[in-house]
Amino acid sequence: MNYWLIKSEPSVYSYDDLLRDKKTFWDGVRNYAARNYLRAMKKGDQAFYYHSNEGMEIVGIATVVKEAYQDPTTEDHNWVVVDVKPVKKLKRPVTLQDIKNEKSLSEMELVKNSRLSVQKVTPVAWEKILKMSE
DNA sequence: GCCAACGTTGGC
DNA sequence: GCCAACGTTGGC
Repeated sequence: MNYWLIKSEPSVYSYDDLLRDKKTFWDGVRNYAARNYLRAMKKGDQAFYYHSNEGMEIVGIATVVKEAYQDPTTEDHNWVVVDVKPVKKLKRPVTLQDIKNEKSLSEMELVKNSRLSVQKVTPVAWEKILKMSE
């Protein structure tokens, strides 16, 4: 199983929106690196749900329920989406600042390449952030 | 709202 | 195939 981090601006689609909808397809990825990650996602993989711009924090966990398929919002075959559903909201959101303050997480793509909208998270970082959310 | 960082595009 | 110009993202 792999771990990921997916970003969304809460004003566009927040974690609460996902909780309300129960499931969504993750669209809007128009970056090749992020696209490749989407394609690598397997059913059952888990992903941190990160709010960019507003909040700037990981607020919840989502899981992949359907692997990459053609993005229904475009004819362009370069782009794919995955279906995700919520797992649970974190007890305490983990902010970007928290992550930056944590030395062992300084290698995260979230810190190093803040613009990438889909990122891979190592199992070690995953556990660490879970702990920080308690 | 600004601007740094990054990715993409297109002229050569 | 290089690289300058441009557009977009996202932290501050």
